[in-house]
Amino acid sequence: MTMDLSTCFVDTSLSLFDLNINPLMYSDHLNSTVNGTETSKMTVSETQQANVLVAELNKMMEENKKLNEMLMVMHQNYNTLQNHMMELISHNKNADSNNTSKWVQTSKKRKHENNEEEQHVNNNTISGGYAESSSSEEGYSKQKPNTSIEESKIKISTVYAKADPIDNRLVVKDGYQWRKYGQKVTRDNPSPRAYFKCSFAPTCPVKKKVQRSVEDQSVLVATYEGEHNHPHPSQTDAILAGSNVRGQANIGSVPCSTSINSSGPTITLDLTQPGLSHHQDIGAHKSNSDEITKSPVFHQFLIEQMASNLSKDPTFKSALATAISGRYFQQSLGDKKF
DNA sequence: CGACTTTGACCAGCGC
DNA sequence: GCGCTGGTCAAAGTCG
Repeated sequence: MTMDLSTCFVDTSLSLFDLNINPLMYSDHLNSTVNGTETSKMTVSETQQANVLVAELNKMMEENKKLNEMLMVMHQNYNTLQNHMMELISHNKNADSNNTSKWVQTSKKRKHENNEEEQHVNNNTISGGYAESSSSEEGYSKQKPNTSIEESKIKISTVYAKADPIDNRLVVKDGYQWRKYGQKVTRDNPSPRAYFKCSFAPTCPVKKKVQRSVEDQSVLVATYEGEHNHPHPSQTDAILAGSNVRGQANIGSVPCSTSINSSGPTITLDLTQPGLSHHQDIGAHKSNSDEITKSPVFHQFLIEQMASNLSKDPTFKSALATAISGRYFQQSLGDKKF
């Protein structure tokens, strides 16, 4: 997939022109009003008022300049974040293509198991402490072999996780809740194999086997069987938490948060959310994130968030008020001329 | 007291 | 049919 940065670019520039203010014209007009022929007709108090207005204009210009700088910083942060996301996606893409060759056939049939172990050893390399392979096994069922199409499509995936060799617990933290229902010492591995069932949902059919690697005791091999029929626990938490959190917004499925800090307002794409981070479905999410950033909803969201943050900024409010009053002042002066 | 873990017993598939 | 093995069950134990 390709992430077209240009399509994600949101023009946040806020020039004086956008505010319907022409500072030069406005300034010239004021200068001519103060210094020109009309000066002789002005009273002292009017001159003072004009000076105050000029000072306010300068202040407004400075604030507009600051606003532009803030928007520049925001835009830079946005681009930096996008580049970072691109790097992560391309990295995962490479890892994904490597893992494609790691999809293995597993079976409870013992005659196939040796092959499975060999494939694991030969094909899977542990990088970064975490790797995964998976497959949809055909004809997998101990009790009723080749009798059910559904059973034949049970998804098998293998996850490798780094673990402390001293730590005897066969625990692979994946966010789900597991209940251990058995432990066995297998023939070809001195380390015991632990059997887990997903306990988050009573009807969830997913099982997990965890065993230390024969070659490297510091590596835990977790084999998942089946697919969860419920959302990820952390995802459920996020749903329960809702979008009432101040300073955060969740329009549709766009995982974003916004904030204003000393360096200016920033918009944060929360890539840590499970929906976007789970590497197992990274392929789907890559296209999702692409669609999200290209979607009009996303652009609308960004615009709304920027507007929201700017409206919360008292500096911006005062600048806007000054600009509007200046506009009216300019218009009224023009009306007097004609 | 409920949830979870431990562990020995049991079951079923496979090879001989 | 028998033994071996992996997978599952369930009672007992443990923990918060």
